Amino acid sequence: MAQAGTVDRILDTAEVLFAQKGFAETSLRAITSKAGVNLAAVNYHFGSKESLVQAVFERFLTPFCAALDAKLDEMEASGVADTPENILGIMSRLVLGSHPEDPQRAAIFFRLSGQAYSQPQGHLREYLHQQYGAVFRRLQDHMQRAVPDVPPRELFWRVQFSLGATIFTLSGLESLKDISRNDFNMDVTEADITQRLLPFLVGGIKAPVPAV
Amino acid sequence: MAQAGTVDRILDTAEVLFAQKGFAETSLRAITSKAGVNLAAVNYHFGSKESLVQAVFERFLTPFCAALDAKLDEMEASGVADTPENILGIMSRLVLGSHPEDPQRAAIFFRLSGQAYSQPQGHLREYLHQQYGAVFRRLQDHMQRAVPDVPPRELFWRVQFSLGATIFTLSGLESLKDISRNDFNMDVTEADITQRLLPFLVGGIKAPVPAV
DNA sequence: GTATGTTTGAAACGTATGTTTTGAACGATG
DNA sequence: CATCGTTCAAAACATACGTTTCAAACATAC
Repeated sequence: MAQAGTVDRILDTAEVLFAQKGFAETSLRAITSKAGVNLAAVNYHFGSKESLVQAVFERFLTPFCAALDAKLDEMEASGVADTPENILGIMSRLVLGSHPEDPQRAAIFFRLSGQAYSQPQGHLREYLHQQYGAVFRRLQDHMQRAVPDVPPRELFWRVQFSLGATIFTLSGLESLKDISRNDFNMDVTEADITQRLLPFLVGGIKAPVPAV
Repeated sequence: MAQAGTVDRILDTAEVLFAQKGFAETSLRAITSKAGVNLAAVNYHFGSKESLVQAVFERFLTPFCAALDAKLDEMEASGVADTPENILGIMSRLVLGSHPEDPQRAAIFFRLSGQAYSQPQGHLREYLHQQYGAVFRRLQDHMQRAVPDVPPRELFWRVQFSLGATIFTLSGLESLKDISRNDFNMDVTEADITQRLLPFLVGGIKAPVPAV
């Protein structure tokens, strides 16, 4: 990343700043000055700030979803049974291991996702769902086979709940780290959290469906 | 709310707009013009925009936490057993029933909470934790008594996960409603979600703790 | 009724933002 | 070498923002 092209320098910097401060709170000047490029470069290469936001997400999610697709192929080919543990394990290993050279990258990923999801008017959320909905549905299908007793529409919501617990927790990890350090004298890492998260999610997804 | 004082008109309007569009994306001019008050009124009555944000949260959370405290008193007095179902039930009834005259109010509550939590630098998050941490700890103590087999530090995270699943889902309910309508031809309400959410959270909180 | 403290109204201030413009520098192509 | 499309740099542009100012309106107490 030392002397990458202007476009990549912008994306690298924007990614970090967006995750740190949010979209609206990050000015193009902050990005370009930190990236060492001219202010006009953003509008020249991306057209607008909003397009830059989308570009940041695409650069993140496209390889991630491709890797997830590959892992699911692999899983189907190897004939491993669909269980919540397996499916969620694939996801967590993918997130935590996708950039081993840069452990902070996973944190950025979640903070960005949290930003996108909490973005109120939600145009980014819809864009992501439309762009990457296929992988999401595939994941959901596998999960359905893992817990056939849970009705599909019930499972849809449980997957959403899982997404929420994950993104929400890991996107606000900085504050939570402090709290847990104060209240429990306990230092935690992303890997610790996911290790604790998995049983929670499995328990929730497998929970008995209450009679209507 | 027809002819309330300036302060309340500002709070009412800011609350809705903050929930709809976020803090940074909502200008004081948007608030004051929609509220029918002068632009300077915000700085006059609240000092700054940031103080207005805090005031909006205080008006929301102070009565809510007081009500929650009262419900917990009531629960302790009546000698009802501490179970995850009971504790979460109290919370959900409190949220959904706190403003029966205005059902949208619960949605606003969650969207605001989501905004506060996903606020990157998290100064609001810390403020809320510091301001209302006591009630939170009390809730956590009850939950601990409900699931004594879960170690406290493990439970801390499970409560966070639960918070995440709840706030995340209900704060982005608009988009999710559309998706669920398209994919499942299913209309949902806040009450539907909480009804589905409770078993999920209970399952997660009661999940077996994996051996280290 | 006058005086005092509080609230409102309209306008302006200073600043930061996203975007556009204009030309120069560069690199490949003919 | 000239030319053309691409990239970069500096400056300016227009606008929107939070905040401040100051006088008018208002209410309240003496």
